[in-house]
Amino acid sequence: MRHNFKKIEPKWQEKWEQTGVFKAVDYSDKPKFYGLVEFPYPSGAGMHVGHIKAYSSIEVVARKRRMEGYNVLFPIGFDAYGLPTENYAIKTKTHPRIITDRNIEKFSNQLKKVGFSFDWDRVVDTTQEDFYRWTQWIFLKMFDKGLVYRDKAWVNYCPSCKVVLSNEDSQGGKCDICHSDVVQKSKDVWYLRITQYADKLLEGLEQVDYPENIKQQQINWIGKSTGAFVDFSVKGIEDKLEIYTTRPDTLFGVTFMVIAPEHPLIDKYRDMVANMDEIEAYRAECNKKTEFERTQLVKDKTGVKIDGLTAINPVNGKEIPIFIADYVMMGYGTGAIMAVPGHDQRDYDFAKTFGIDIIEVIKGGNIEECAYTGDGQMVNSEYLNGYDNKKDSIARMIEELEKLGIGRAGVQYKMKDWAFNRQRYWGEPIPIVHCEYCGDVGVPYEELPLRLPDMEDFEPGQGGESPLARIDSFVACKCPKCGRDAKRETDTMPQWAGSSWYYLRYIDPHNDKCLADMDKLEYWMPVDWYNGGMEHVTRHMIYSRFWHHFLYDIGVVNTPEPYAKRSAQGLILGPDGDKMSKSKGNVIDPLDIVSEFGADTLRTYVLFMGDYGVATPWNDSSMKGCKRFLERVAALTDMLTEEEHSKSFETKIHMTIKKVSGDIENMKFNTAIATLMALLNEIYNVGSINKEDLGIFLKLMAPFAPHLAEEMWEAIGGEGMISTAQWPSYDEAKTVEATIEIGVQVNGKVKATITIPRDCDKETAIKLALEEFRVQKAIGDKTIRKEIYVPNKIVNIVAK
RNA sequence: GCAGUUGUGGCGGAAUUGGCAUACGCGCUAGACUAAGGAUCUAGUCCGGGCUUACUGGGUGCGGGUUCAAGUCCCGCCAACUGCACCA
Repeated sequence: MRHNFKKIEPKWQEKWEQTGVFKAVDYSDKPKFYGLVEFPYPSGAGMHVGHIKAYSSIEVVARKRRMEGYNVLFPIGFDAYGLPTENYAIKTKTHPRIITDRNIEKFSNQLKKVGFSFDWDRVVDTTQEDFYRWTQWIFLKMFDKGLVYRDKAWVNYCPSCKVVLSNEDSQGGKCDICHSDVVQKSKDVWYLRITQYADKLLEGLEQVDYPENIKQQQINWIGKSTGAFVDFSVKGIEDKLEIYTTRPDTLFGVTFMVIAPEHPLIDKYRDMVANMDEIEAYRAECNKKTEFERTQLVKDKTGVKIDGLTAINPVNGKEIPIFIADYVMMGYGTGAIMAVPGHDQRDYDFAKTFGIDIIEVIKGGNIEECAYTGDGQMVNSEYLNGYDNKKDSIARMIEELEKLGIGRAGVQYKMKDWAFNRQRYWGEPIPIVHCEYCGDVGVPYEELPLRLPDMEDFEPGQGGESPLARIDSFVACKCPKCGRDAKRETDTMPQWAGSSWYYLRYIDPHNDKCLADMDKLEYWMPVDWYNGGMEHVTRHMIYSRFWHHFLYDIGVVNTPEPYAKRSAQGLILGPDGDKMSKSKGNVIDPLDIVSEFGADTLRTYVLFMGDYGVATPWNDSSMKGCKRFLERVAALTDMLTEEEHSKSFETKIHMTIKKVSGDIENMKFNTAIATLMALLNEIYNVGSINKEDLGIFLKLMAPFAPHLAEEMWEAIGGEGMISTAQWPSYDEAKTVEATIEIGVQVNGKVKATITIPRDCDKETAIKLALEEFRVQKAIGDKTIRKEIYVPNKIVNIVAK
């Protein structure tokens, strides 16, 4: 047979669709497997090779599971709300609904051409009413439970996209979508209290099977620290200046305080401040700096001493100056710090610049030169003297602070509450009504979905308000509580909303009573294996874990954690080794590969190209090598024999089954394919193969190259489709040859190889080793001191 | 700076977890078949020396160590990648 992919690929794709072999069955008696991939954003550019790689892993596992007798749920959908579509819609003056539908159709066709075994009956689209109805429902539930609040706040604002961004979406001070500089702007912001779930999100990590680096990233993102809040009094005023510190043990070393430039204390007592002009000038300078510049100036500490306000160190009564400096952020802790220059490098740099006292309170370093951040015994600290610093002093100090009523133990998180509203058209309307008398009132559940109104002109408003604000008929409404005239909220939800729970909807995609039926959830959840990109580890995954924990708490899902296991693929780089990008012109279009070399070639290559988790450059020649492999496989139908296989070939078959099966489970797809290639080479060496063995080979290959496997399976008269055939099993005893080759070392250097019966005794092995000419030569007239034999591994002769 | 990961042929990468380093693929070299080869097949390919099929030296980023035996374990460097970052 020739590898006629142009004929066989459409043929089998059609058969799979007609027979519905990939449809998941609710409540089947078989064991279940829920494999999930991150659903795509249906951009106009169509699919990227990165999508192929991201989906191929679970695709292979799902196909293997079906052959192993599992009832498999392997769904796909579209995360279709979002800015790129909206911006494109504005640019082309086409409604985003039209663009979205067009893109989804394009994506669906492309996905089908690659032969992914998705269950197409369960497709979800986050922009459809019957989906976003439940996104709004979850929001309202959170609102009811007090997890939603509105606040005026300085927010990250992208002047180009004209939207408020979450911290996650503005990392490094750049807009995640258009990469322009983010500015701070005062806005009405809807927040979700994700911080209330910080501890649950941390604890949940102990129950799931995520790679260590992913867990670590999430832990860092949540950024929990334990320490203490301490009140410093300020001379002449009532208000206390509250600080947060992780090092209450160093309180006696505090020689000054620093507060954030925008700290409210300054304005409240501006009459007492002698150098307000200087402070205002410094503030103006800070505002000009971009986030990037602020992080660049790590060494040269800048700041201004506040003339007229003096703080008092609560543990020893010493008067200490207060500064403002931009290295203290309003957004973390209390926006004020106690500075311990002896034991914190930033404080040290600052103290040196401004000539402030530096006191040693922990022995072990030389504070003449730099801050000592290590551990040691406490000194100059009255009742703490002699204690070990962290271990004992922290507890002792907190005890003291609590006794005096000037401090308390506390925790802080780097993670902030989730800014949840966008002033954009293409998103889920936030189902809230503003009533003059009742305040913010949730839209009644029975009125959901709150439909996104149709609109001709969906450009963002100039003042940064939502386009929906221009539709009077949408804004005007009655208060659901008191019935008086009220106004609707006009902001929409961020793109992360729909993706925070989409995996639940696959389980029951058409349910109009609830987001998913509990019995079905009980059957399918949790997701057994979720694959996606590293870039979603700290945002999408944390958001969706948060939502899931919430849904668990209100009793609508049956597991606290949504994803039992997570893995991540590495990028496919351009042939030049750089990240693929249109501007560099190094983008590979997967559909070009499908039409020129076939989907099976593409699928096999993206998994063969390297370690699945590591970024690997695309290589055309290497890809053609996979094509050659499939052609050589196709030719096997011309090498059929009636003869029984040899003993040694039988070993190779069993070895291959074991290796391929294990490698797929461990995501070592490259070596799984390499093993199949090696077995193919062996078949060519033998020159023929019988039907039964070829069947095994095809089954092992089927998850990678399913079209060719089906075609050949049919050609050799295999029963049914290979997609539903039984995965081959192996006999452990038959995976090893009766005789094996092992190396013989003399003083640790390999000198020869010998063939020994498997599991033979030491005596025999040593005897055979010593018969070798090269071994004898290497020993020469030296005396043998030791003979080491590790069964089936190695012989080492130690001679002196 | 902190956290995590990784350094192996000309290239992508293997190595059953301490036991024959370089599997598999690409590329390259030679040959075969061809009108032709950017197709296919055969052989070779870690580097060096050598009487080029029973020979020999070196070799997994660098320097030490443990061990009969180290790509793998330990200590100290160097480099790269990813994420976070004046986080108090």
